[in-house]
Amino acid sequence: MSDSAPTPHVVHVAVHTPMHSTVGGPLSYTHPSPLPPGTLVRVRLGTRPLLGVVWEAPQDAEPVPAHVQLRALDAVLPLPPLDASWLRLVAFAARYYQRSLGEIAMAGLPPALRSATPEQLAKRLQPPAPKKPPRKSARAAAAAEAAVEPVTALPAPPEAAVTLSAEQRGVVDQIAQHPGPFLLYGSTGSGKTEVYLRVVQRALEADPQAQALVMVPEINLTPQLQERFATRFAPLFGPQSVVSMHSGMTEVQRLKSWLAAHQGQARILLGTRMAVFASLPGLKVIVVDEEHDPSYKQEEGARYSARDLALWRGHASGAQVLLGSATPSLESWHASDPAVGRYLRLHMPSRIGAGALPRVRLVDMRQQPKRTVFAPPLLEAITARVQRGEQSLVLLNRRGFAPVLFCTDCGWKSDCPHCSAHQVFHKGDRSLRCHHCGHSQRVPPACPSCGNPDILPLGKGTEQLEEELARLLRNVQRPDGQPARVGRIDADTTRHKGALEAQLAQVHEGEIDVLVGTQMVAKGHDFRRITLVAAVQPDGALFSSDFRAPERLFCLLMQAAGRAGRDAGYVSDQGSQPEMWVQTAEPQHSVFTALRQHDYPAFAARQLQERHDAGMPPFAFQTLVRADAKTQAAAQDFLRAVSDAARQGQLPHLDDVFLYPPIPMTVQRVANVERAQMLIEAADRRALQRFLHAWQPWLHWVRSQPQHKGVVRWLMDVDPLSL
DNA sequence: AGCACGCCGACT
DNA sequence: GTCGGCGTGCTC
Repeated sequence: MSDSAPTPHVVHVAVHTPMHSTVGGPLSYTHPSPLPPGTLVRVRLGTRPLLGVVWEAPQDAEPVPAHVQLRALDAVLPLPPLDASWLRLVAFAARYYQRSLGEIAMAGLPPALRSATPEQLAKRLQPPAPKKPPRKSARAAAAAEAAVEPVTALPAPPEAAVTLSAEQRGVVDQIAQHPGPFLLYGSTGSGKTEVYLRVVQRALEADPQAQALVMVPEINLTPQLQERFATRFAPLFGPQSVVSMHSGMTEVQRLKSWLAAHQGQARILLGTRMAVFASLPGLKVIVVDEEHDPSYKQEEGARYSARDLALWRGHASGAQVLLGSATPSLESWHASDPAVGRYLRLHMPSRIGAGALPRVRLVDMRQQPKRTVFAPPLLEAITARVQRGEQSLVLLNRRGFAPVLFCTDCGWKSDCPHCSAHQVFHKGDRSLRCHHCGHSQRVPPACPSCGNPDILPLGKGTEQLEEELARLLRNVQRPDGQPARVGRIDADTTRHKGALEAQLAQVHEGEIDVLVGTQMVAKGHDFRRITLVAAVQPDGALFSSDFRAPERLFCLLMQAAGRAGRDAGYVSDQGSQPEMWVQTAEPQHSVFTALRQHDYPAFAARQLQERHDAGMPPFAFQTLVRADAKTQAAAQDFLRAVSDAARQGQLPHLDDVFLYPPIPMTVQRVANVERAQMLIEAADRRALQRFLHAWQPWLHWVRSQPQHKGVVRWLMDVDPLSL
């Protein structure tokens, strides 16, 4: 500070710095006047400009080192400050997931705020409301809608077009009478969305300031939902009342949605997991659709669970939380067990207008010749459907043509030079691609090791399945005399913007008879004319070391089964029964026996019993500590050193947690970095949290020791979804 | 995490 | 002769 102005105020600012750095906490800046917590500001850190959020002075903060000269804030953004409940949410999430405040805060703010100038922001804001603070005034908010472009102009829906079934009405009534949280357990096609709409509508009509947050797991699911919510609510609450938020939107669109929510103009926010951190001052209802979906867990950067945070946020801000699923996570199923009673379980068993659940047919692959891809009865069933003009869906969770190329002479395999993983063979562009680091090269004409020109694909991916099916069905004709058409949808065919929509439209128009796809197809859309779904190689999940693999497989198969025969009218016209086919060498496995009965509760009960007996989640709580280093030894040495530090440092709750020894990660090396991890487990969540909190400084300390120079970074994954 | 500063190999 | 590789160290 060069001038002799009165002593400026010190403000604490959360900026995007990582926990493991020496600047992990809020940083101190000066400003001529005090600023309330939640104020958005721009600061400089070193040479670069950053967006920051003013925070209260942290109680346990180490004082700023004496040699640091405080700098002044660059700018204060002309926006209402984030409210106390948002600040509490961010503080909780940062503490719980062991991340810096700024990292979590930035996950909830639109990136465009970083670069928008005050003038640009002012333009995007509502016209100045001279009399009252804008957020207090519904009139001003309404007037401001003119400043935002309309999303879609929609005709009013026919009044009372939708009547609730008795089942739906019962559920809606229960939600009206209880505080929640709720687990809405309803099979595919039971009309859960209509329940969401009613619950949201009731809350918004009861209070003109009320807002609702509706979350879906995947970007591709938001347009459908946006359409449905906008059609219903634009006539009731205005054309700008429904906005979306997900990573597929442009920065400007996201900024618009965020501002509309922050200022209370948007009444309903639809979005993916990032939306859980949106600023919603009037939040009264949170819906988490498909709550079991692993996409709610962010798996890099700030590793938070949007579903779990939704529950915390609802509790902390007095908003009702409604989780919905046809195959709930075992965590939620357990929490809604009447004997546990943390959530209220609501059941909707009927499939409204969706026809019967498909018949499940298991093919025992032990009875088939080795290397059989399509068992003859399955192929016959698909053929018959093509000939009747019906569609089939074939699921395989492996992209590419083959997971690896292999030399029959010397045993060479197409390993990635930077990772401990195979490069996948993509026949379409004749490339070998590493799905971990992205390294890509052309397929060599002969074995790079011995020169043998016979290098063979090993195993099958979606690309090969598509090719083989086309060959197997080449003489099969549709009712119109055209040859059978086979198509494929996976991450490779949908890389370009709009490609997924275009391909889905093709399927809907009946241009494709047999669709091959990864699980992205099993989620997404309704396919009205699909009467057969087949999982051709699901067994991998049964032998996985990941204890959640059977749960995920069951969900996927149930979801896929729900795709078959949703259009009851279509199915009955043709007189063909929808079927779900599963090819497996373990037909007696409980995953499949439960699937056959469409019996989620039986499957869940059995899994929960196993988890209970083995002391696994939801009966235990876990955290992974991961270290990345130049060598595997350095990564493991670091993890051993921090374990020793925990034991010698007499950390609180040391006796309540179990520290497993470090092990290499399944994919040990990615992009030339070696990775190791260590599992921490405890029967009590609070004990684990307190332990981790006390441990954190020790990880910093060990990392700073010269013998651990080789460690590139360490991180924690609280409540990991895969081990 | 960025980003600068700093000290050693193949290009206009 | 410079462009640029990424190793160390600092940022309120």
